[in-house]
Amino acid sequence: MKELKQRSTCPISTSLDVLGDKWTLLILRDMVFAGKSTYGQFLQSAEKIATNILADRLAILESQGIITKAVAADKKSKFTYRLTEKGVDIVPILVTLVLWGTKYCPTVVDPGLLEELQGGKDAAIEKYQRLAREKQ
Amino acid sequence: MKELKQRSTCPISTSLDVLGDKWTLLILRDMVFAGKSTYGQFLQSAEKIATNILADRLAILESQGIITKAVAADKKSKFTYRLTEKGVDIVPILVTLVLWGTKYCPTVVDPGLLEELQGGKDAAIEKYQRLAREKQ
DNA sequence: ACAGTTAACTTGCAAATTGCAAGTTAAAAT
DNA sequence: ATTTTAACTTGCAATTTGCAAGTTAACTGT
Repeated sequence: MKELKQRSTCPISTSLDVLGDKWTLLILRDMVFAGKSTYGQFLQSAEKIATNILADRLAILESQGIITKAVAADKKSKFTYRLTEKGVDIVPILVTLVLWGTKYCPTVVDPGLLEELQGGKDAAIEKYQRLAREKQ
Repeated sequence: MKELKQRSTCPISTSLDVLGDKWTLLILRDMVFAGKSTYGQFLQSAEKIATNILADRLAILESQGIITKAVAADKKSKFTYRLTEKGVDIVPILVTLVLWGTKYCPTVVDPGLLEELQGGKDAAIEKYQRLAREKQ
């Protein structure tokens, strides 16, 4: 029941009310580009998110209808997080951030993603959106 | 001389090291869509950014080469902030955020921007990029 | 020339958020 | 029956944010 306050009616401001921090989009990145889906997998990423922050952000993302939480197929004590359609529609934001980051900052892009981006931005967006939908 | 620490070599993470907060992209929004360019104009926006936060973010944006600061044409005590090419390349991120926000959240879009978006995402991006470049 | 105003910050401090380490709980594996 | 795995929760110090007030320099009007 995490509810956020809306600072204004501006769509950019309202988007940032949910996504505007250093961690939320990294969790979604892990889901979209690395196919991650569990709490433990998110903890393993290079940026080393703290456990309390991760739990907090997952709860917000779920309450905002961006991801769903379900018991995993193999274990009852394990949960699987997946993107909703609202979450799949964040893929364009992620791809746009990749393009800006690679153009202006010293970064290392995953070879697979780099190859996808050769085929153009829109093609890459569609590919990762389709991939995320298939995992539903 | 604000220097940020880079959490990883991932382009999304590195982009968020600079842009990942609730205020930075709102300042850029004001420059791109409202044509704002001064400290006083940024303070007037609906979200009511605090003066110290605004000064801090402007300094970071300048040190990161996203905006430039110059004495205004009319007054010596007034400064004009403008986008660099690195800043102009943030327009796609802003437009993508507008599209997601309008699709999934209760927001009100500026009529002018809405009209531009009718012509397609890419056309809107190009228009606002051109507009920002012209102000140089 | 002087007094008030405008513009851009800066400072101090309380409140909120983040980050780290350790602890808890339940289910699964050994 | 004991250990391990997975997902959190808790406590607390450190950092960041938000608010109000203060400062500085340049302009504006009289």
